[in-house]
Amino acid sequence: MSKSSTPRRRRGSARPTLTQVAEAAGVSSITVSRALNTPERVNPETRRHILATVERLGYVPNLVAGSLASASTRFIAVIVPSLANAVFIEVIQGLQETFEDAGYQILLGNTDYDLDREAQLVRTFLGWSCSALVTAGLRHSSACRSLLQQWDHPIMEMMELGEALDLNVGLDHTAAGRCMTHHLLSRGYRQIVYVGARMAEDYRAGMRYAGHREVLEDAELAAPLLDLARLGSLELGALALDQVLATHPRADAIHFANDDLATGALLHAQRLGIGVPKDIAIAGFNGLPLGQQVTPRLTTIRSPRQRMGQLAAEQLLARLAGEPVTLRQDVGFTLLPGDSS
Amino acid sequence: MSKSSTPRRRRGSARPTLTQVAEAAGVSSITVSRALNTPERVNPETRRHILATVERLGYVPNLVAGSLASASTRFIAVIVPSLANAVFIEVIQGLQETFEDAGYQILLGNTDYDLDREAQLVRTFLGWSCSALVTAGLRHSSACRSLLQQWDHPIMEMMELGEALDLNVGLDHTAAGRCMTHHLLSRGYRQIVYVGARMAEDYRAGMRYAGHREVLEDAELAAPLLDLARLGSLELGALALDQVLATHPRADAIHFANDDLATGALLHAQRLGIGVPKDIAIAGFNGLPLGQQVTPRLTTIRSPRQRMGQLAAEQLLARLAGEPVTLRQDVGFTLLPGDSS
DNA sequence: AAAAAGGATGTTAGCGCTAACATGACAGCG
DNA sequence: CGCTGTCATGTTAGCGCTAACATCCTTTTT
Repeated sequence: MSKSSTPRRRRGSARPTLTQVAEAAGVSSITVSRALNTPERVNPETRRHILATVERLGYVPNLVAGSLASASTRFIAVIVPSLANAVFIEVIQGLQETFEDAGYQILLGNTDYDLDREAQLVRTFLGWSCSALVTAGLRHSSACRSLLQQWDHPIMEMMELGEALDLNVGLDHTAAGRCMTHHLLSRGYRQIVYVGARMAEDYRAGMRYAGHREVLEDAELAAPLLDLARLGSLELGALALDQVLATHPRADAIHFANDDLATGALLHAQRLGIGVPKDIAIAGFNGLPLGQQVTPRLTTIRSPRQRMGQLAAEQLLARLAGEPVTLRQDVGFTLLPGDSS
Repeated sequence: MSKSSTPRRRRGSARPTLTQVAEAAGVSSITVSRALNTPERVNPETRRHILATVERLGYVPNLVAGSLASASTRFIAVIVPSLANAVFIEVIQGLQETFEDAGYQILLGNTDYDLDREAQLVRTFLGWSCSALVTAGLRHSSACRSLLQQWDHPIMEMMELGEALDLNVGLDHTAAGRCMTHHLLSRGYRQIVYVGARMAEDYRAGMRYAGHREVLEDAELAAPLLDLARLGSLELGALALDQVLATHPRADAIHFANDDLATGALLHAQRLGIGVPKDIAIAGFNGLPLGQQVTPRLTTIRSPRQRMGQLAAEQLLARLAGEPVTLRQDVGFTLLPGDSS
């Protein structure tokens, strides 16, 4: 009949809690909390004693509990469309370095170029009360967009420039496309095929194509397009070269959507004994180290990827610190004329 | 004099809570919780009504609170030494795919080959009550080791095989080193230089060197070593070739610690007009696509990286589901004899 | 010497959710 | 017709921590 003999216990983990540390140290729990989080607000002697007790008990703070109480997780959500692309890896590296030094933890999400998946990831990340969110690109599903609009934390949209929700760091892909095609025209090429991969999803490649086409139309030239159904890679670049040779025998240049494809084609041309740029010129985009090591050196456009990640992180940290920030930042690009064009 | 007129409010965020959804739907909060987490335990009609209310209010569950209450986060901590190396990226991809499908979120940590940083990351990740932890390698600082030993969740140590704390998926790097050097000997090379990068930290490259040296010592040959001070890359491989040619003019083969270095050297040889393998043979390790696209095709050893990540994730999921698992799993490796040796 | 200011520590009340137990309604059954 | 079982829902009590306010004591100021 006893009601309260066993007062309903939860399965507490074996790990010591703040309160236990406080008891062992003979202080109140808030003092332990302060000793760990704002040490300057605790008497040095008390602090030493508390830290020794923490050490002795092997106390590891429960960050979940702390986050709930303080309504803040030092998480930064980072959403990218792919991990298979070196570009995003370098951006992540730039973000990670800067954020880790500032004591933030990155939550990585991969959409695989699917906007619904992005919305799903955003939901999850909002649920974790992230301090800020970084995402690649300005295009989102409407569900995703409305979630983000209601959110009251900094948002950074990266890679491209335009109408952003909040902060924006990137470059002008249409201009990059124009730039490369101007270059190819100046070298005398006239039959230029543009080759992309999954361009409906990798729409930034599509923007570069738009710039490319614009320039060719101004010159009253055709702008044939080959859009491959798989994700860009070296192997796919080789395949693309075969396909272009078969379908556009008179092509004198190929403008690839990225360096992976371009380098794949270049190496394949080497295997086939096709002269680059004598028989056909090849150009890429990104400025990956690989393209600069092959012979002939790849003509490409360098995008400051790691810098973009760093800058994004710095802007967000400034915003989180309440400092004023530039909303839109153009990181630009550089034409790297190689020997493949 | 009124004490309770303003009963001490916390800054609640504007977002609706479970309780508010429950009130709006006219049920208790636990019913809303169940409708979202274990829908089959709620009457279909009630559930529909609750989900509509959730939608209407734009409710996003606070996962931090849920995790505190349930003492579980569905986080998987993943610790790698570097993001600059394609190998770890592929492993992460393998992990991510499998875990994301199972509803887990990856917490990524980068040690930059620093064991103290690893220990620090482990502390943080334990603080987040991760469901499991994955780390690259079997070597840890003693602080890290003791933290992990006390931890009562699954731990996966990847990449190499040996005395593990818990689960272990990887391959035998010493054997891989032996395998490649056997191959080079069988092709007739006798003056083989081994080239690694930061081998004190990338000690798995050191293990491959150990296997390499073992084989050469059995054949009563010298095993000269060049250990570069920077992280492996294509550029560094080119530099390494120069250095080997200068310091070991009689070398007839170079056994590189990885494909990046090897391919960099191979492409550089091409620029210098040095014949591969006529003047000098080149071998790598990893089996990256790049090495298979260059001419001559790179002789290398393929490690099943993505598979390793997948397998690690599968083993951990099985363990988390309480199923029995194999503690140590050898994923093996395959010699890919190319035309560079 | 009283008032004001500041430093160190404590008390209290949650943060938003879920585990564990409790309740009530109804079906099946000998 | 009471017993047991099952389903749907509710009540209660935290999870482990920190924000906000309170207290006490020491210094500084005038």
